[in-house]
Amino acid sequence: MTDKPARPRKRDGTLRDSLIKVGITLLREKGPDGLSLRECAARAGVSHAAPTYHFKNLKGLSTAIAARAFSLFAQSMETSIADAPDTPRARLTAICEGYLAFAKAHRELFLFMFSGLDLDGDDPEFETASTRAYTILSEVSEPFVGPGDDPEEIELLIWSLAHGYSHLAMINKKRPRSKGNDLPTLAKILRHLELKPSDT
Amino acid sequence: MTDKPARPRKRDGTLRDSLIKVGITLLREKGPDGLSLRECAARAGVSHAAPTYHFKNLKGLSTAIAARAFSLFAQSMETSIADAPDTPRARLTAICEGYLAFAKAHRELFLFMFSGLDLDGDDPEFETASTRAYTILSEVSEPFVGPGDDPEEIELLIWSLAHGYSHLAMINKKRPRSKGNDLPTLAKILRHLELKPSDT
DNA sequence: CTCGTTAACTTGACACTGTAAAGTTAGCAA
DNA sequence: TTGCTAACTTTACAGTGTCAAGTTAACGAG
Repeated sequence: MTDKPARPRKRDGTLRDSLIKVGITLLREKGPDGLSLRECAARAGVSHAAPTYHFKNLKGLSTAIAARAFSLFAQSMETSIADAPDTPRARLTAICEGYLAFAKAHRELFLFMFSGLDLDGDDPEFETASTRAYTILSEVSEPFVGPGDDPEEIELLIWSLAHGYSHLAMINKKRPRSKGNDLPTLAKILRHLELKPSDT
Repeated sequence: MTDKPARPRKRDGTLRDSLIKVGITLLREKGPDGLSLRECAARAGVSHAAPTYHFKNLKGLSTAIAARAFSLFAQSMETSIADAPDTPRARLTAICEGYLAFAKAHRELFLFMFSGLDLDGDDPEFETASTRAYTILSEVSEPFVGPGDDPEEIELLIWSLAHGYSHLAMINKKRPRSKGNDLPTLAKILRHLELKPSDT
């Protein structure tokens, strides 16, 4: 998949992007250790060293993939918000659901971007994508910040809860859970939060 | 470090344990991708294939390390609880602090055990260690479960918050944060939880 | 139309990795 | 002493990241 010409690619300027896509599918297929410059190259139909021209490092490719992941991540939260009623509380649960939805839809990618392996934090694409995600969270939590409150406290509360729930859900593939025995939903858990305005 | 005899080791039955320890220091030194069967072997002073006798796989070694990590993790929460006043709320904040304390003290190990790379979930050591950790959480959150409540809902709320906060803290080594500008503390965030009994 | 330059690769090499198979050796029971 | 088995070692092979050097396509200048 994802090889458009089937003919030997000739400097059409799409290789970098193809490599990222191939890398993502590779990650999805073979897990966090399945990413490899050489196999990306092979699947993209180029020589084994071609990726190093575009990314220099495995770290470079990893960073590019993480950037793409953060972009999808932000996008997931944005569409969740767009579909929600325009009340603070509804928007709050919406981004949390968007957070979780992304994790479920792209488990390997989610684990990868939050795996703590060292990426090039100075990469501009990565920077803007992750900042975008954080900005969404910050805006949504803003109405819950009281007059004397530290905004970061509220942000971190919400972020921690959404992240913790999603991350734990992705890690525990175990635990049998026969039907009618599902994990408590994120929406239920969110109800325990004591937050300021219009809790509808 | 961690090589006791300096003489060539001769079937003294301690190799397996040494390899786990070396593996952990390797993880700490070189990050999540720094773990390698061959370097573990080299540092333990044995041939490169010796580890596969004890662990069979890299996955086997990884599982053994994760098991050790979960054991330390449970231990951290247990000592935190032991030092806390015997009220439900105090015990609650205690395990959360224990959770975070472990993450801070063993960042690489913490990220490793929650990295989502596939381990041998059927390994008995791993099973008991992780179950032990979960049991602690379950017991501490039990007093907050009301008569009609789902216990798992409360457990998951607390677990998510503690995990999310700790995990995010380990991942964001960035963000400048000059002094007086620290992240809100976990204790502050925990105050926003609306939970049943004696909130002292 | 040719020339030179440069971006976008390819080729080749090296050290390192996991893993499997076969060989060796230490210690112990009979 | 013999024989058996646990705990290794040796050898081998395919796959990996990374570097250095070679090649080729495209394109603007002359």
